[in-house]
Amino acid sequence: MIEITDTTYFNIKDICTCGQLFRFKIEGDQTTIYAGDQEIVVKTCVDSAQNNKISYKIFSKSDKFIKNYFDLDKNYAIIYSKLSSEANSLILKEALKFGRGIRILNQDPVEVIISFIISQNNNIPRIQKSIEAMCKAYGENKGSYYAFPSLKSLLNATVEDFKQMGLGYRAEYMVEAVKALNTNEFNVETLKKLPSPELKEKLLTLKGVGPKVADCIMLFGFNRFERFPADTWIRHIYEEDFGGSEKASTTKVSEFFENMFKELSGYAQQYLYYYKREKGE
DNA sequence: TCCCAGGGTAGTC
DNA sequence: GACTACCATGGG
Repeated sequence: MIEITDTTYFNIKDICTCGQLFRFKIEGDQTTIYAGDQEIVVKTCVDSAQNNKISYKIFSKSDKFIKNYFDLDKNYAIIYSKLSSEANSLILKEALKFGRGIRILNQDPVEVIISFIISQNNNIPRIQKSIEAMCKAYGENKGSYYAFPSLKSLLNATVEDFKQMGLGYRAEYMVEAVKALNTNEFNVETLKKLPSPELKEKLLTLKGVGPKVADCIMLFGFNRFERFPADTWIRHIYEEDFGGSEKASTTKVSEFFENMFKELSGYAQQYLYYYKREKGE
């Protein structure tokens, strides 16, 4: 068990709902996250004797796993203050205030790839439903939950199987992608060592992975924080808050923000995305 | 009924 | 490179 007493840059709702993660449930003061074949339980504690100070108790297979998953050794005070001092737009200032508790998780790369192939032109509740159906059908039964399916087990699924899980036209992409991911070409340890441009090029060869999904995979699965995924919400920000053109390509929108935020692009993207989607402004 | 969602593919020019 | 039709499906 790990206890988080300084919650300046740790808020479990922010972490779960900022768009990086699909397998979680928030039930009152207890949040459960499923990551790979693990279950992580986060209990929110409120100390009424100390001005309702909030702390968290986190339970999972090991403290080491928890530490790595939540990236607890990363100093968010530095990231946050750098972005704050560089914030030349009103929306970024508001977004930083709104999503202060966001942390980018260390997720399993393959789980991120599979999940974000489903995410294209889709809404989050439906994405979650499809992923849960896949886990139930092809993931190991762990008693109270199902593990995320292994790449080998997913080889058993047909286009029709995936369609039944609500993947729609993405079912065909998934069958192709799973096949490719099972080859040596996509050995994860090798991918981790690739420079970002090469990694992106490789990811783009997967069926159903375009520039936006590739950037999400790189940011959430491979710690490439210089990436700024441009989805529809980021497009809204680009057009409404930065005067960008609606005709700009996804790559162009990403590059616009990546030039602005450099090695902190991924963090900035999360604050902005979360704020825009939650506030709808 | 139309519009939208953490968009991408394939075809055309 | 840019533009376009098309792709399932549930929610507002």
